[in-house]
Formats: sequence, C-alpha cells, structure tokens
Amino acid sequence: MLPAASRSDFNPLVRKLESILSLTDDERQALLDLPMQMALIKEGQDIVREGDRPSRSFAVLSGFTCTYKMTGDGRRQIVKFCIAGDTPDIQSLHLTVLDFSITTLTPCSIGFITHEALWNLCMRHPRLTAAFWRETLVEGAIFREWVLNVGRREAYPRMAHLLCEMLVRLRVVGLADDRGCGLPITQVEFADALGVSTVHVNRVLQEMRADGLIELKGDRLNIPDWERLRQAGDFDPLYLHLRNEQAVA
Amino acid sequence: MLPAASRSDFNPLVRKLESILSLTDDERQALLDLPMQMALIKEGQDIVREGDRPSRSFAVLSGFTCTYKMTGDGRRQIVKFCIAGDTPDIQSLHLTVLDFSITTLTPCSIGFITHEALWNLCMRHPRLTAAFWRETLVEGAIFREWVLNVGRREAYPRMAHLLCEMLVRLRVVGLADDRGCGLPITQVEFADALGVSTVHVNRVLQEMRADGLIELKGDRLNIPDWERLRQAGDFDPLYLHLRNEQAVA
DNA sequence: CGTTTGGTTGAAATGTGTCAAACTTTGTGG
DNA sequence: CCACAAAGTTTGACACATTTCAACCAAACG
Repeated sequence: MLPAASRSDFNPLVRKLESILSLTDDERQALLDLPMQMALIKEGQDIVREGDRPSRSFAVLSGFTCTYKMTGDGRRQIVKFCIAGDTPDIQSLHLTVLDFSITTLTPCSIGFITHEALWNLCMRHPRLTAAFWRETLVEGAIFREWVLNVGRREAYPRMAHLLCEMLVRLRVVGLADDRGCGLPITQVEFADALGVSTVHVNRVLQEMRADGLIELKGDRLNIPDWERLRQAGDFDPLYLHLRNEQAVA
Repeated sequence: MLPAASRSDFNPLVRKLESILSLTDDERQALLDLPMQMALIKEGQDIVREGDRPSRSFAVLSGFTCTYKMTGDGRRQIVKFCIAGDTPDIQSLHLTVLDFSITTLTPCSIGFITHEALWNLCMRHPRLTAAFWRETLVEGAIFREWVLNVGRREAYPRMAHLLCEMLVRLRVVGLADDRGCGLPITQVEFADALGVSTVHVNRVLQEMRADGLIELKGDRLNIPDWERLRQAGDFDPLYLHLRNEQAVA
C-alpha cells in the first residue's frame, strides 16, 4: 500500500482532475509524481499577495482559502472560496504578476508545485494541459455568475445562491453529506464575498433561518429543504459545468 | 499584396495574439490559414445563447458585442464587453454547454472557426494553445475585477472604472486616439453592466460630465483628464495583464 | 476566567430603485 | 427634405434596500 499522501483517492488534486476526465495510469502517475512541497498554514495568513510574481503555484489539499482583491480605500472583495483540490493561482503559470491575494480561512494544508514542474507535466501530457485549462475556464464561469449574483440579485437571494454554490462544490469533492456541509465562513467573510455589509449579512441570515431555509451555526451549514433554497437563490448549477454523474443535491 | 482579409495587420485575431507573444512566421501563417466563415450580423442579434452546445467558436473582427447572463426573473447582467480581436466563446472548446449568451451592440463582422480547426491548430502549435489559454486567463482576471467593481464600489466610481477599462482595452487594439474613443454603449447597457438602474446611470453620467471627467455624447467618449478619471475609478490596469509596451493612457 | 472573536440589535442616514412622463436624437420611408 | 416612428435620454417625486454607527451579547479560547 502506498503512503496515504500519494494514494490517488487521498490526493485532492488527482481527485479533482479525475472528476473532469478519466486519467490514464500514466497521467495519474505523472500527477502523483509531481514534486510537491507541503506546508501547513495557519488561519488568517496570506499565501500569496497581489503584485507577487510567484515561481510556483499551489494546490489546496485541505482547509478553506479565499481569493480576494482590495479597493484603493481598503475595502475587501472576496472573489472566490477555494476548497480541497483547487489550484487558485495556477494562472501564474501564464500571467507573471498576480492580480489578487489568497488567504486562509482555516488552517490549511497546501502543496506547492514549481512552475517548472508544471510546465514539464503539461509538455508531456497534453490532456492534463487541457484539464488544467478547463479548470480555469470553469473558474471563469463562476466569476461570471458572481458578477450576476452581486450585480442583479438582492442580498437575500444572493446569499442563498452562494450557499447553494458552496454546497454543490463541496459535495463534488466529498465534503458534504445529505444534511449539509461544514462551512467555516464568518459573517464578515460572507459580507466581503457578497458585497454587502456585515450587519446586513446578519439580518439576511436570520431571515433565512426564520424561513426555515438554512440551519447555520458555527462552522456547520444544514439545508433542510434544498429545493426551496435553490429557488430562493435562483440557483442553476449549469455554470459549474459538472459532469452529469455529479448529481446535484 | 495579400487581400486585406488575410493581411495580418488587418486581422484583429492575429493582432490580438501578437500583442501577447511574438508569433513565428509559421504560427502567423497557421492563424491566417484558419478556415473562417465570415458573417455580418446586425445590431441586437444574439450570436450564441446560454444552453447552446456550439461546434464552432468565433472571433469578433469588428463591432461591439457583449456577453450577458439573465436571472430567473428576467434581469440582465452584462459580464463583458467584447471588441475586435476577442474570442468570447472560445471556452466552448472545452466546456460543451454555454453558460452565457452573446449579443451584438452594433453591426458586427464575425469570423466563425470550427472547434475541429481550432483543435488542429492547438495540436500543431503549443505556443498558440498557451496564448489562447492566456487569453482566457486575462478574461478571468477581468471578471474578478468586475466582481470587485460591482461589489465594493459605488455607482460613480464604478462607472469611472468601467470607462477606464474600456478606453485601455480599445487603445490596445488601436481603437482609441488621444482624446478618447468610440463607445457605442447605451445607458441601458451601462446599467446592465454595472448592476444599477438606467435612471441612476443617467444621473451618474451627468455628474461626471459636470465634474469635467468625461465628454460622452452619442457613440463618442472623450476623456479630458485621464488622471482624474483614473483616480475617480480607483483604476489600476494591473489586472489587464498588458505587456509593458502597451503604455497605459 | 478574562480576553478575543464573532454575532446581534436599533435608529438614523443614504444610495439607489421605481414609476411615469416628457424630451431629444437618430433613422427611415414617403 | 420633411414627417414620423423608434430609440435613447432626462426629469421629479417617492419608496426602499442597504449602510453606518454604536452598543451589547455570546461563544470560543488560552
């Protein structure tokens, strides 16, 4: 038996890629052979910062991180929540300067991979190149949906939509059960992701609780009635570009 | 002399790619040899629609188009303005179902390219694959900035930011002069892009005119004082990932 | 157990939306 | 070239979602 770290079912990166295409043994092995420098990073630490010119990218192996940007006067906008299997700064392979920062929302286990190793991998395995490209395209699709969500939905459905998205994404990587999921996101962070004030997030969450749409306490989100939440959030998972098998909810 | 349509300096697609990497003669020729089906599309026509499964992508050769999404109750959010050289649905090469629609804002000249031809091109020219990938990554960076813009800036700076972005992007493809640029975007379309109401767009534009930040009449935008507009919009072109030579303003 | 972090509350201020009407410009056909 | 229609812009009054501020409370933590 291989050590747990390299067993493909325990490697979130491999798991993620397998969810979008069937890897050959060769490709799977190439992924597992990627030289990864592991790091445990505590909560509230920036992993990379806007303006950085990284020579390596990283995969989130466990924990929650988020990608964010700041306005000139210091307001924060979270543009993505990153979970196990995500490679949120893989774009630095092509774009030298980062236009965003990434920070940890919980203690995280991170695997750094040099751009050199990634280039080699992509050279030898065009299908993996395609898979990584595809990943970045899905990421782009999510950004588009966020523009829609923030631009055209009021706070209540906006929050509902975000919760739907998080549940589905967590389910895909096996981090949700039939009741709900762990969701270590504070109200301040929800506010920064939805483009509203913390106070308003609080009021909206209370309303949603009162309406029986969610049970949210501490790091745990339960969803008693998926269909009603889905409708409240006007949520259609099309934009996540899941493969059919990855049943929604 | 080659016919105008295949002269590289008149082919917006080639021009765009040359702006991000130096093409070899071989690569340039491969691009010019791409079988493109030309079409003239009048204003206000959808080129593709959410849910479509296209077997070809297209390049905008002239005119303005925009990518948009709709909420369930029929509100529109424009997520991108597409100009000459853009290939706004190239993602359909990897993601079978479209999660957005694209419509024309002006009469447009469009060049359709089959996915098959694009695949062949990418197979033979890995650097072009990389260039297209890079393009989609920059697109993603723009979406992120839009999330920030819509989420964390008020209507006035939000509009200023959008105008800055449009001017810079148009300049890169040679569609701006030192006074400003042509900008065939109506107030309704601004509203749908910024996530505000038409009425409010109107008021904000009047304010900006009164402040001497812009001259906007019909399809023409002049910017008397770039630096002030830049500041008003909290605009930093980093996220556009221009090459240094593409001087900003 | 005190301290910190995150959550909750109320009242007042405000940015933005809505509605409905009028106005202006642009394009088109007679 | 005018007349008309269509498209786009402007206006005012009012409604309302959301912000701000400031305080307080609860839970988590060392």
